[in-house]
Amino acid sequence: MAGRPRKFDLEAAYNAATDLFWAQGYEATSLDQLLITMQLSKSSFYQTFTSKKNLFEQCLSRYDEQSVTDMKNGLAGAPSAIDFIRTAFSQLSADAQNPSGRRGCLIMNTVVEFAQSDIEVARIFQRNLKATKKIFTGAVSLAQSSGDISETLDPPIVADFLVTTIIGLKTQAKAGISGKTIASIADLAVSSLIKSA
Amino acid sequence: MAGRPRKFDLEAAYNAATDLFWAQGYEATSLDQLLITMQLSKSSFYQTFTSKKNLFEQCLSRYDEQSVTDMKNGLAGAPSAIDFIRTAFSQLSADAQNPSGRRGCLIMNTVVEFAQSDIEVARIFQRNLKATKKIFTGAVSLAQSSGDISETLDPPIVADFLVTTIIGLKTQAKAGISGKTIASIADLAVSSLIKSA
DNA sequence: CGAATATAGAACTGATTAGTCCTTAAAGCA
DNA sequence: TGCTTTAAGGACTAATCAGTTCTATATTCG
Repeated sequence: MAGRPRKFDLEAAYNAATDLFWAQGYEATSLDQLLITMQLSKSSFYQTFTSKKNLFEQCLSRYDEQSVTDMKNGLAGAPSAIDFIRTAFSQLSADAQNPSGRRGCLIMNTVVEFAQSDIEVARIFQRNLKATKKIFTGAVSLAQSSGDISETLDPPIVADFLVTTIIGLKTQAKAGISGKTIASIADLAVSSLIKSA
Repeated sequence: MAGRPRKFDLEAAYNAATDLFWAQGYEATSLDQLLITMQLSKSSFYQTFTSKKNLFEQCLSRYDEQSVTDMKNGLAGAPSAIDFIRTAFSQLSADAQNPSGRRGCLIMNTVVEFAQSDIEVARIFQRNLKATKKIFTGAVSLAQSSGDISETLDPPIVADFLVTTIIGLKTQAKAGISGKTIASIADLAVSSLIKSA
């Protein structure tokens, strides 16, 4: 049946491609650059991934799934819901200190790059945004149960607000705003929701 | 001395180019598209603007100056500082309802497109961000004087926080989030700072 | 008139783009 | 041994890109 097995690591190839797209965007990443960092010949590339566009969409989907999984695990493994929220923000502050942390979010970057021109991209973004907000909504509800966030606030709205702040901070991190400034903004955003600072 | 005067409207040409860059980004905007929407021959284009890159940088600077001026006027003409802040957010909500309002901010888009690769772009963004935050810092101070925002909060931090929220909302608007959702997020963000809702 | 500048348009360059095709060799399984 | 698949590499296409050069015409001021 089967012929010669694939020699390269598919996972590693996807990760290398994702890193490149993440750092540079879709259009700014040339096929040649991809072949070099993925360590693939043109033949292998097209046989495996069909096209640059197709590879990109798969990278986007993988990134989407990975980030949602990471967040779920982060919430599940946190000491408390409010701790999960705080950690998410302090991670942003830490990320801003090194170049790879200033790449922003791949999906967010893609939305900005393709704006209204690509419906599929908008769809993926909406899906990721929805999943992210769902996780944060759950975290907010939990934090309300344990008395950390006022019961009078509506969890989905608070979740939307938190995600909005995260997006705003990630964008500013791309332009080189300091981790310290990010931390102080995050503190204000979180403390405004907290019962008894 | 002087020869034949310029036939086309320089201002209109800049505006047309800015609109195109704004909607599509720098790389995605081809010279041919620029010539068509600016209604210029290739000769006139290069004689006047030197290069695509140079035109773009001038568009960015003009946009920067214009947006800062608009904000200053907005604050000066507002009934009160808190009113200025509220209006800024309700404008975001209104913008999200039509396509041209979903283009985001040209400078923000450019930062995301060029990430770490272009120092000049990062410089312009930092300058615009600084000017914007300065205006909002002034507005927050005024709002504290008139008793709308708690005196215990630090104006520059609150300004940073407000700008962060605006950036986050503009990004989501690009992906098609509803004006209604934007309004509810904005309400929460502003009301969290307000004395006695 | 003449210098100076602007316009339009066509032809062209050189580089880069994504993607195809083909040949030769390697590696698995039946 | 055959069949199948992968791999590497080179040659090639067709399109697009920004930018240059040239000619011819138009318009202003001195």
